[in-house]
This record gives sequence, C-alpha cells and structure tokens, in this order.
Amino acid sequence: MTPSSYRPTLPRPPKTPPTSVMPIASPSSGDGSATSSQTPPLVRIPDLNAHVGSVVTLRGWITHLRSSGKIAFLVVRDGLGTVQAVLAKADVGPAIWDRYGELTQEASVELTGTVRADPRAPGGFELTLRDFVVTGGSPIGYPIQPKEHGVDFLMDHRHLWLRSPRQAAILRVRSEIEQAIHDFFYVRNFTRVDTPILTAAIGERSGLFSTEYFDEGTAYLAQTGQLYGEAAAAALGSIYTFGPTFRAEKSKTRRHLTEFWMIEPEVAFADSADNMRLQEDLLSYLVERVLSRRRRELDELERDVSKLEHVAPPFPRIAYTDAVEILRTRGSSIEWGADLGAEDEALLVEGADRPVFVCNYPKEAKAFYMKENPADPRTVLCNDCLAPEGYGEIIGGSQREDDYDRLLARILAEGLPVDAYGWYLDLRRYGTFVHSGFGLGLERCVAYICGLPHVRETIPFARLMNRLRP
RNA sequence: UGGGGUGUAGCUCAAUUGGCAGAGCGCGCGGCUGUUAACCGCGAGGUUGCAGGUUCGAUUCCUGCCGCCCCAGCCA
Repeated sequence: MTPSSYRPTLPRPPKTPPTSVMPIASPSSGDGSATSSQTPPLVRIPDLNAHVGSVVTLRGWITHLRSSGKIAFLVVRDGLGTVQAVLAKADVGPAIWDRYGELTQEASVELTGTVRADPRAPGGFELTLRDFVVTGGSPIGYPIQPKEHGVDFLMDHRHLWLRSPRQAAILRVRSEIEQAIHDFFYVRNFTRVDTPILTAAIGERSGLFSTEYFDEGTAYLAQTGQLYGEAAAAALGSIYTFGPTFRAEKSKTRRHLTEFWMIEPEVAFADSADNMRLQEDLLSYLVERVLSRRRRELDELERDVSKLEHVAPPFPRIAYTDAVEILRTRGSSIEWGADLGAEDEALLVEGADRPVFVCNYPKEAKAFYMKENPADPRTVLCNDCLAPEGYGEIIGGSQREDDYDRLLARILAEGLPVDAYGWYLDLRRYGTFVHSGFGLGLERCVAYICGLPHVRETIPFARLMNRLRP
C-alpha cells in the first residue's frame, strides 16, 4: 500500500473554501458590480481584502463594543469572519454618532464603510464606518460575556454559546468531517443507505428509548443500523449509514451522549483484515482533510496539530491475547477473557502517534453477530480502534457471522428472541456472503481531531442523561 | 449505580480561629479620538442550593436532601 492510497481521487475540493458562493439577496447589489453601482456592494468578511479603499456594506452581529468619547470600536461577526469597525464622530457627524446608543452586544447590524488595511487589526483589515443600521436590536445584558464561564451555564445557553468563535470552529470542523466521510465513500462506490430510527426490539434489550407505536406495541429508538446495513450490503455491495443513534444507558462520561451520530459501513466479500484497512484509510483521510482544509479552525481551538500529522496507514494491530500479555507486563491486573477497561486502553495506546487496532476479542466480551475466529475459536474476528491522547474507542468493527447454523446457535445461546431475528437469519439463508463492517462514532472522532476534552461540544445541541434542552 | 469534588451578586470567584457579605467582569451615570476581555471616577446589585441541628452568633461545624463537575462501568 502506498502512503497516499487512502486518498480519494475524484472530488478534490478546492483548497480554499469558497466564502461567498451564495449571493446574498440584496436590493442594492443585485448585479454584483462593485465599482459601477451607486450603492456599495454587499461583502462577506473574508472577502474584505479584495475591497481595500472602497466602500462596502456588510451584515452581521456585534460581538463586542468599546467606546472612547468620540470614537467607538465595534467587533462584528458575519458567520465567516470577524472584523473591527471604527465609528468616529469626526467621520460620520453628530447625527449618526448620536445613534451609537442603539448599538448593543449581539445586535444585528448592516454596516457601510471604507475597507482599510491596518496593521493594528488582528485580521489585517478594518472598516471605517460611514453609516450603520441596527437591523435587529439586542437588549442590554446578553448572557455570555467575553470571559470565563462554567460548563453548566454555557450548556444552559447553548443556543447562544454557538455564536462564540470556538464553538463555531468546532461546528465547521464537524461539517468538514461529515463532508469528507461522504466524499471518501462516494469515490469508492459505496451507496449511502438510511436505516430506520424506529425499530422493533432487536439487538440489546436494555439501554433503549421506547415509545408507543400504534397497535404494534412498543417501538425503540435505534441503537445501530448495522443489521439493516447488512441487508443492504447484499443488495448494493458496499454501503454506509450516516445517522443518529440512541442509547438510554446512564453513562455520564466525557465520551458518551444519549443521542449521537454514527457512520456504519458494511462491505460484502470483505474480511476482518479488509475491514481494518478501510478504517485506517477513512480515519487517515479525515485527519488529512481537516488538516488541509480547516487549519484556521484548529488554530482557533489551539489544537496541537503535531499530534495529528502522523496519522496515516498502517495503524498498529494488536491481537487481544497479545494485548493482555503486554498489559500485564505494564502492571495491569487484567485476566484473559475480560474486556479492556479505560485504563487498559490508555496503557495500550500510550506513546502511539496514530490510532491503534486491538483485534479478536474473546467471544464472551462481544456481540452475538461477530464471526468466530478460525485460528482461535475462543475469540471472534473483530476490532476496536483506539485513538491516542486518551480518546479511546472511536470505532468498533467486526466480520459478521455468515454461517446460518452458527449464528442461530449464538442467538439461542444469548437467549435472544429468535423470531425477531428471522429476517436477519434470512441474509444467511439466501446467498450468504463474507462481510464486515464497523461503526464510527462521529462525536468521538470530532473530539479527537479537535482535541476537545468532552464530546458535548462536538454536537450543536448535545443530548445527555440530564440535558434535553435547549 | 458506585468513588471523589463542588454549590456565595447576572457571570467567574474570595471571605483568616465560628464574629458587620467582598472583588473583578457585566449593568447605570459621568469622563476620554486607536481600543483589542480598553481605561479612570461614582453607583445599584445577596433568602451564601434546600431542610434541620449545634452555638450568644453559622458562608464557615454536624445530619439529610437536591443540582452540577470529574472518575469508573456500559459503549461509538
């Protein structure tokens, strides 16, 4: 495998993200001719550098205000950038200057002024105001100040917290990762398949959210789309799901949400080794994509990008049985057969410069649908992908049991309701096939790439055990 | 669900041995033409999470409850 083979080659997005691809409806700048128009052109902040010396209009929100007698500074955000506008009494005259009081933090405004390159400005450019209009007032007392706040307060004001530069940067990285996932699979001829969110009882019976469902009894919010993905893989070859999943478990940790987004590829005629290659290719591409396209956001987040620059195939592969040996020499008291604890995972990944695979866990520690390992029947063909820096498991994957009788035996042995799995067993009755897949936790992936301490900031409106609003 | 921590002004936090409830930010008024979480002066702002107990006196000590944070388990 060549170092670059994980890179998709078809849609190669532009290196510089387009900023003004959508023309903003404006009665005054419809033709987009910046020079001939009587009224100033409407400009987005990242494009100000193309308008130095000319008068422009921009729309945004006031993030910060300072005044000094006869001069005022307004820091304005338009969603793509931030710029400081200067309002001087001497420039605008008393009539406009006297309307300064209308300006408040988070008021939405339409500003008209001259773009000026200024070495004192953090972005290199400023706007010397000629006039302004407050298009949406904001009362005094905006809750979020430019200072430290506690987590609980910020989560209570999440709808406003999103406006802060750091949170906006995280959401841009999340969006970049989502788009990169689609691009990665698109060029590999995967078909995206949407699986149901409302399901009958299937899979685990605990940790499920339930709701009344007409005359059908109880419906459950899906914990996984995998079983449906397997059905789709027999129709389409290579598929992936991309959607929300739900766990009612009472987990209160930095790595858990009750509602999170999961990407679950399923590939026909792929074995466990193929599966791990796909995983390392995907993760490497996601990291590379964010490094190349969202460097500014990583800077905003103060992410140590040197921790990401080595993420490329191949990732280390450690068999579970070997991992137990390694862990015992490093002081762990783990016994063969037990699942790895968080401390064990940290020990294994210690010092790694890229994610690490731990594969072929004991059968008892894993789900019923995983295929028995022919080389060691105590274990199944599966893998976890553990991210470095304490982020832990961001992927869980396996080769699926494709033998009808063995699968039925596992379902019976685990005491699962066989009738509920009739359609799943059908996949083994009619043309069974070697196949493998995995689940990538989007929020954990975003947290890892952004270097965040908690997944609650990786999703716009986190759903936690104790948080259903906003 | 266990273990640890924490709760004081709108926000972030102080309060000595148990002895008058404090600061910064924000807010109000005034000043200032280059501020970067601006600065200077004045001012308003409190049921110290809730309930009980000890005490002349509790933010402080004790008991119970509640909220939140961190860790573990479950998992992505």
